[in-house]
Amino acid sequence: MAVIRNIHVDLEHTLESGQLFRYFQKNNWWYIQTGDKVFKLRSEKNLLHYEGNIDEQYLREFLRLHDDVDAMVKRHSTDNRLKEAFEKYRGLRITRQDPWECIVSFLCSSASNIPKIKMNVHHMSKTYGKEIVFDDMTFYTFPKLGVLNDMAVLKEAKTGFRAKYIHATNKLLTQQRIEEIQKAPYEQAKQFLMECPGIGEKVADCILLFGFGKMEAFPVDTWMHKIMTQWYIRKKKTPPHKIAAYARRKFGSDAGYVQQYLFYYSRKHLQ
DNA sequence: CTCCAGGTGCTTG
DNA sequence: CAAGCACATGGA
Repeated sequence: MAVIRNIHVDLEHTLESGQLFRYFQKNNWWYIQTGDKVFKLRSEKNLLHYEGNIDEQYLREFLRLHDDVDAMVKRHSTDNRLKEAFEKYRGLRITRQDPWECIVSFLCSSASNIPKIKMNVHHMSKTYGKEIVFDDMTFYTFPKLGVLNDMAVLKEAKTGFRAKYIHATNKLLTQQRIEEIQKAPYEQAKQFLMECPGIGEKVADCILLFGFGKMEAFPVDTWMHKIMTQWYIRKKKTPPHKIAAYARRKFGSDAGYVQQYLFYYSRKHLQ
């Protein structure tokens, strides 16, 4: 077992805030999977314990420990409601996940819910993934790009009308294209992603934020729409892309974090 | 049984 | 442009 010192992370807020879908809690540990990684984390005071097929550098990138969240909170200290969300969920981190798993996960997300998305990605992993035994439990890696090419299996995973999107995106994308998206600036990366069927503006923003580390992404779903039209924009019928554009102007490269804290706050406190 | 869920794509005014 | 609707499916 290994440890990172002098860092405060709230794993519950981080994992339960709808960023990723393969994790569970057991014996005071949070078990997490993304791509072909399997590891467990435990946070106590300012220590972060970890174990699995990762090293410290990977974990620092996964939890984006290089981001100065305290400085970001200070930048918005005059925004009382935002300040409340930041304080309430201190320690919530944006995660940096496997891009392809992130793409498929959020392709599954449209008009769905978190428990069901979990079920979808678990099923795909169990069908196609490589087995890994860790702590006497069996885990499965996420199927690599190109593998999800059987409509029948995608249907079995209960992805419903999203099956055709996963199938087509799996066929369209290449590893090279994924690297191009990584290198491209936010706007162009978003355009590239939206060439894939099933990836609209909201899903693209989730993928850019959690899979590619583009921090100005600001996904606007029903919950974000609710809180943004309640707190910042009067007009209830403002379309999602206008809310997202407003937020990127207002929050800049903090937009991604602001979104995640507001999303979590909205789900916990708004109707 | 009806309604909704981290939307998207397509068709109409 | 904006508005309406189908799309699968599990859970409340």
